[in-house]
Amino acid sequence: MRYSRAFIPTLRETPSEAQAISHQLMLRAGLIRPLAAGVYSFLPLGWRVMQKVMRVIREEMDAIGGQEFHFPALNPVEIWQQTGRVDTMGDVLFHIKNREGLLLAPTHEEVVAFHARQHIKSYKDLPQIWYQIQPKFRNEPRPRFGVLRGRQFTMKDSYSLDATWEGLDISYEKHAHAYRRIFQRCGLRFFVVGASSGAMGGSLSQEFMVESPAGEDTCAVCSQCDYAANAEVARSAVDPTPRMPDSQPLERFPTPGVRSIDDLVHRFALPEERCAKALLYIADGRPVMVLLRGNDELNEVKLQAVLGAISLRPASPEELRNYTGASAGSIGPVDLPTPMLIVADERLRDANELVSGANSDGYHYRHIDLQRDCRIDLYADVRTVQMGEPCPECKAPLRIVRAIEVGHIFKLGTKYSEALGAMFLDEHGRECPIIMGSYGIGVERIIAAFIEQNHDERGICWIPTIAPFHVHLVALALERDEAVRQTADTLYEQLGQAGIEVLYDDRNESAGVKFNDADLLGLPLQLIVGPRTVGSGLVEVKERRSDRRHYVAPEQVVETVQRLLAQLSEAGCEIAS
RNA sequence: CGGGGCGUAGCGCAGCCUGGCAUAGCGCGCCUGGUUUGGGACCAGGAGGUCGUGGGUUCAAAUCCCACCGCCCCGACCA
Repeated sequence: MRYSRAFIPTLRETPSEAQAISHQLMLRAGLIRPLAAGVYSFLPLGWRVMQKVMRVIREEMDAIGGQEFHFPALNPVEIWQQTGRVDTMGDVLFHIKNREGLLLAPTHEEVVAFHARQHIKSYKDLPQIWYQIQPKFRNEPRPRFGVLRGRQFTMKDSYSLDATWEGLDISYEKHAHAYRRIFQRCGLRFFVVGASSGAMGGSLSQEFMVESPAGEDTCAVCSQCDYAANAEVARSAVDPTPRMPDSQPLERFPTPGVRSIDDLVHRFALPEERCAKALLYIADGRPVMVLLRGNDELNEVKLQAVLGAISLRPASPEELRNYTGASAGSIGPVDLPTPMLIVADERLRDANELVSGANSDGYHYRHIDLQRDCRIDLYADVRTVQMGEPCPECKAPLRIVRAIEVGHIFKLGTKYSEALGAMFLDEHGRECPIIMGSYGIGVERIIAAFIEQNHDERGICWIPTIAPFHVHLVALALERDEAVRQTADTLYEQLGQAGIEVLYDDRNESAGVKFNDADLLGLPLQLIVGPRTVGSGLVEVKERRSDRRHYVAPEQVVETVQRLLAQLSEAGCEIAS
């Protein structure tokens, strides 16, 4: 491609709306342009990257026996009602206004189950892996960070259909393997975490995460072993609260003005680990008290999972007063005026000699014994893991990092097949629901995550696998130096014939402009042809990432470029693994 | 949805507080001509704007007021 004919609108300045580095660079390098909030056009350069990434995905999906489909984005509302997701997904679903009964699909479990119901009749038809790469529509309340969270985005979604749970395990493992290869080949440094299945339902799910400050997920990652988990499910080996040999008699004492555990600790010289913080939540309309140690933080996702609640929110100040008779800071598990479920964090299991609110403003109890003085309905891990806490596997300190979710794999089970009646006959002639898994990759997120991890102050640093072109041919002063023009034209021709994708900067621009654009676009190799080098019978090959430069005769360029691209491709895999 | 901010040329911004000085400026980019050319050149000339939209106040509105729309940020939410 000749740059002079190409539509590559680079920006010298960073657009003010862009916060994340990847967003800034995708705009500046002319990969994308915004069209509306959370909606982006891919320009030719960006679309080339998309296609390269999709090619990798197709190759790996095909390698595990996946068959590519193309499902419509327009879906009948009916099938979504049958699985209940019109309600559970709520506002996230885009509904069509001027045509009753259609919506824009945010994912395709329903459609897959629908077609499976039509044609999968026997265990002999199974297993199947169906996939597609297609736009998805989600009415995100707040799109963010460019293509990292958009209202329309491209997803590779695949669905496994199996006759047995063992079969599901195999399909799931195949996907885990394919995903590892995909992200590796795309040059991502990633880790895999156990995750919450959320409203998708199902038994097991794992997320493929790329560590980045632009990430919207928080993960606990072990600094030594390979333990990693989404904060929604992460554990740590923190000390439990030891039970004292004797429980002193329960004692109510005045604590005027105390609003927090810190107040208690400082004004009454109490050890933090003996303070029990009580929180009041409303789960599906009913009050639940949560007891945590000291300044431990509640993890609402964990609590919701433990309770199996559809909705969960903190109680309002009025509710707090109505249910406990006190305001925040003075509530506790002892002497609750309203009977309610009490959930205590595992860390407080059977503890005694605790201090907690007395459900009366300005008063607390001390010497609380959870076995003697109140009824704990449930002990569960509901706390948020903090930076530096010991790993549950190896006790090394955990790091808490932000991460971008680039892939998510779910063992769904029979939720969707049962709802839509996708049944088959097993070898005993029994009718059984198809066992499903679903597996997603955010294609744009791969690109954004890659840029987050592979850039410097000058621009992007692509690897050959997903670079929009392989080589940036920079010809300097070609308008007035015929030797340069001829050398560059010839090299462009030869490289093209060798199957190497070249972006040929044949513009009549100054050297500085060309170099800066080349570094911004970040193609893996730059081939610099200028009067200086051509005069001495050489051309310069520059590796973008390392800035390493090689000077070779024009006849050796094709071979040199091929060798360096191969090296860089391998290096890309090493970076990733 | 709650809180905050912004909307002036393709991009980045100033002007608004305290209305008139105004034919709405500046830098970058763009067009023409010339000089330049190994890290974002220089000179000269030029094009480009319903100041987000609608309403109101006023002799007079980019500027003050109201409503709406759009965008960004923090939070809530996020299969």
